[in-house]
Amino acid sequence: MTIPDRATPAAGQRADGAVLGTDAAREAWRAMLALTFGGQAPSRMHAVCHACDLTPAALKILLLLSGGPRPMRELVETFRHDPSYLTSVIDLMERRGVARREPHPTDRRAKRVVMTEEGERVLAHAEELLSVPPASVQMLTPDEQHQLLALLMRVVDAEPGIHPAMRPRPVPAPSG
Amino acid sequence: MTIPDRATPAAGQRADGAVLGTDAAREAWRAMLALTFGGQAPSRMHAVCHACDLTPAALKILLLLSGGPRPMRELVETFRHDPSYLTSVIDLMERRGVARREPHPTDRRAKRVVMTEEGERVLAHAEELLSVPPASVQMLTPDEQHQLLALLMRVVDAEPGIHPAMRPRPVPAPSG
DNA sequence: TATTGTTATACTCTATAACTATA
DNA sequence: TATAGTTATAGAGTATAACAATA
Repeated sequence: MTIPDRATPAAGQRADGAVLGTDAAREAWRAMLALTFGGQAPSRMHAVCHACDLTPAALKILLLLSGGPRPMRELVETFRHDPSYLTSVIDLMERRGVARREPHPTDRRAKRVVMTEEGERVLAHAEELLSVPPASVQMLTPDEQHQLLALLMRVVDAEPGIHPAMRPRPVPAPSG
Repeated sequence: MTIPDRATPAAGQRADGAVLGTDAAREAWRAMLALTFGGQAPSRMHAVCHACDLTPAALKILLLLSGGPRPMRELVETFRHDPSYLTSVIDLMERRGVARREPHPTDRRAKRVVMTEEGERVLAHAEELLSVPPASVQMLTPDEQHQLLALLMRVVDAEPGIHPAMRPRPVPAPSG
C-alpha cells in the first residue's frame, strides 16, 4: 500500500476520474473554512459573545437548550467537555440569568439545565446576530443563494452530531 | 426609523419580495456555521493543531506566511491581536522551528517573520489535514460538489480579508 | 513625538485530580 | 462498584501596562 503524495480520501477515489468530484469537495470545504475562520467571521463571533455577555461555550449550550431541558451529563457528551468545566459554564450561565439547574425527575444524582425567559431573549438576540451573513454571500443572486442553501442543507442533513437548533431552515424559492 | 423584530440586512431588502433571497443567504450562512462550528469540525481542527504541535493562532500565521516574509506589525493587524501576544506566538513558532525572525530590510525597528523549511513541511501536512471534507460533503454527487464549489468560490472572492493561502482552488468540472 | 516590538503581569477559558452523593 | 456532579488546582491562550530602541 502506497501513500500518494497528495492524499485523497479513499471514499471518493475511483480509477475513472471521479476523484475530481472529491477534489471539488475538498476545495468546497476549504472555502467554507476560509469563510468561517478567515475573513471577518471570527471577530463577529467574538462580538456576538461579547454582546450577549456569554463565553463561546455558554452560547453553544444556550443554542442547544432551545430544544428543552437537558441533563448535564448529555451536555458533557455533546460538547466533549470535561464535567468540571461544564459545571463552571453552567455556574456562569446561572449568574448571567440565562439558565438554571433543576433536579432530574427520576435520578437524584443528576441535574437538568433549563433555559430561563432571559435566556430565551438572549438566545433570540444571539441567533439574530449570528445569522447575519457576510456581505459577500449577498453578492450572489437570489436564485444562486437559494441554490447554495439547497446544497448546504443536504450536506448539513447528512452530517451527524449537528443539533437541530443549529440547522438552517428551508426557505421558499425566489421564483415561488 | 423602526427596527424590525427580525432584523434583515438592508442590503438585500426590497419591497418586491427579494427579501426571500436574503433569507436564503441567512440560512446558507447558518448552514456554513453549523458545518464548521457544529458537527465534528471543531474537534478535527483541534486534532490538526495537535498533530502539528501548534496552537490555532500559530497555525493561522503559518498559513499566512506561505505568501512570503511578513513584518510582525502586519500580522498584528491581520489577526487583530495584541502585539505582545504576537510576540509570544512567534516565540513559540521559533521554538517549534517553523518560523524565524529576521531584520526588516529598511526599518531597523521592525522585524519580519519568515517560514523555515520545517515550517513548509508542517504547513503542507496541516493543509492536507484541514482540507479533508467531512463525509457529508461527499454525499453530494460530483456534479453537485462542483456546483457548490463554484458558488462558494464566488462568495470567497467577494469576501475581503481572506488571505490567498486560505482560498480554495478551481477544479475542472466533472464532465470535462 | 510616534512607532515597533518586548517584558512582566493578569485575566479568561479549559482540563486534570480528588472528592461527595446517589445508584 | 459505577455514575453525576462539584471543588480545588493547574495549564493554555489572550490581553493590558510599562518599557527599550528606532524613526
